[in-house]
Amino acid sequence: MRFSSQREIIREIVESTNAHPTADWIYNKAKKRLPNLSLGTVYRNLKQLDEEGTIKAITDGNVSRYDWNTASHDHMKCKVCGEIIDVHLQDDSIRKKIRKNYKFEVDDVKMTIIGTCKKHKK
Amino acid sequence: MRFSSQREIIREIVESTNAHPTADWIYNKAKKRLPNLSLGTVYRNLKQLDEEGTIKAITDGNVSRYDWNTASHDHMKCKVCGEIIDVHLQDDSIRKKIRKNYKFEVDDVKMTIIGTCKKHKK
DNA sequence: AAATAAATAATAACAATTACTATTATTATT
DNA sequence: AATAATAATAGTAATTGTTATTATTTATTT
Repeated sequence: MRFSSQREIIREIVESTNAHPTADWIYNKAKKRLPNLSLGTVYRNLKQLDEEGTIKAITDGNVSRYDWNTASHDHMKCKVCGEIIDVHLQDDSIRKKIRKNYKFEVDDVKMTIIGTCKKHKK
Repeated sequence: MRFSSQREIIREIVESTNAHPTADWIYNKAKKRLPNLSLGTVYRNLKQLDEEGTIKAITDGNVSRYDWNTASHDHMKCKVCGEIIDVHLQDDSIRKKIRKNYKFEVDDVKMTIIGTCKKHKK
């Protein structure tokens, strides 16, 4: 994969936020620096960055979001404001349980907690 | 919500399978019994059934699937064949951990294991 | 500096889902 | 049982998120 300034800027934007942005959000942010950037370019580069392991694509309901944090972690999503908060909840008891009870080879454990964040629970 | 035969048939179809079908799959199945059923009707009724708690909408990548099993459980998804297998992995240690460490009110814990099912791991 | 091929912008195509609207069917009322 | 009220439907159009296409541009190799 060869250098492209578009990809660099897209990566910088993903790495600049904890907000787990969507492709569209990243596109609008990047467009300020690259006025004739194309949304397709954003999608293509996000996919490439995900495939090479630089960022991680996550899925929120039915839209894709992108996370600079590629280390194993989980998410808590507030149903009021939509915010996605990073947490670490998994331990290896889950993988152990699967290994013990099922013939299933685990690649990844995705866990999302749905609820109300501290700003919105009364 | 008043009676509709379309909704009855849609519910029956969801309840007839463990395959976590998509709206489109349900639509094609239901169409054999209701030849001029509309896909919008399927979506509307699936949403209603989900809202009243009769079935549960789950999200698989970027498409919605529907599950008759509304009891708390998790899913293992095979990346080879796409099959989604019901499992029970959660215990209340996760909710306990959140209660202890974060000011976040939990409604639901969604967990999906990505990997290879027994039919496809060599 | 020229050649090669990967990446781009612009646009079209696509898939999943939701919205709109005139008509039909269910339930409540007479 | 007939009528009225209105929820649900079929058919269709619109919307949203994403991927594909293609002529042009740009990074890298020769």
